[in-house]
Amino acid sequence: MTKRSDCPISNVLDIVGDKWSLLIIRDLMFFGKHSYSELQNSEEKMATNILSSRLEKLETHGLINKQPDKKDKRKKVYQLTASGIDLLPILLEMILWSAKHAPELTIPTQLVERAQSDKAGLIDELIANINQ
Amino acid sequence: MTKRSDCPISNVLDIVGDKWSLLIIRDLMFFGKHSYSELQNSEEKMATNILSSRLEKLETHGLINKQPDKKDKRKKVYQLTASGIDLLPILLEMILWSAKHAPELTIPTQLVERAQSDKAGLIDELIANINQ
DNA sequence: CACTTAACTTTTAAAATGCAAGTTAAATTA
DNA sequence: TAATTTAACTTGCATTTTAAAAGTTAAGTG
Repeated sequence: MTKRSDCPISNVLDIVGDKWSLLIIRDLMFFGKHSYSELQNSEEKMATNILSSRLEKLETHGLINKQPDKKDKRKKVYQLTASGIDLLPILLEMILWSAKHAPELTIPTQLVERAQSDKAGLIDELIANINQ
Repeated sequence: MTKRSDCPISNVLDIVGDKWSLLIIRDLMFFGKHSYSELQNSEEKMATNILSSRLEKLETHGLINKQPDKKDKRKKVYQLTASGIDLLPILLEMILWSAKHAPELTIPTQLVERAQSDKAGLIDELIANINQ
């Protein structure tokens, strides 16, 4: 999507403002997924052409990078960059919103409590475990 | 959009995961807009049918409410509900992400500094000024 | 060597979006 | 008070995006 305005919110939405991009970021961030097939197998089952185009867009915007897998030459390794990792607070706030306003969802209590009592510490801890 | 999974992030994206919904929320939250025509005149210029369908969806999900304007019977007043207001931390984190990663944008320095040094205080203050 | 896996691309139909114009009720202006 | 303007939409249609399914190519496995 081409830039619509100079608004910082609009700017983020131009990059990840769709139904899928942040789910890819989520999988890379929280679930240790790093390959195309792992991403494709997430619960929401995105179509492979959408996955492909979103990965390309995320890479173009510098949120992820793609490298050949050293062990299996068929594979590519997708990783969050520093700016991709910096989306974590946005995702955390989404989790907190759902924890408060979608009580029918079962969200790990420990995560929510930690996010409420020590957000900065939680973020540091999560970041330390990404891309390993 | 129908529910894709029990993931709290996916849940938020099912409701506001598009290019426009959070801009409507932004305008109601930060710019004191309350009517259809005010929303339509924002910098990003969304089409009126999209605005209409998004307002309907946001109302359906309880993020905004719509009331007749008491002074001008042609008008409707759109307001954030409590759960709509609770999207503020997500928007703030988007602003902070752009402040860090889109330096070509001019984002009010005071807002960014306040968000970094006293996020909770800033949020309280902003909330106090919504829907007035 | 046959089969499977990984990462895509292609095709086609369905859905969403964007643009322009039209509608209705209420307010304003001449 | 008649004509015009404003507000909040809706409608129609062309374009774009998405979804679903099938196909492709290179590489790994039994």
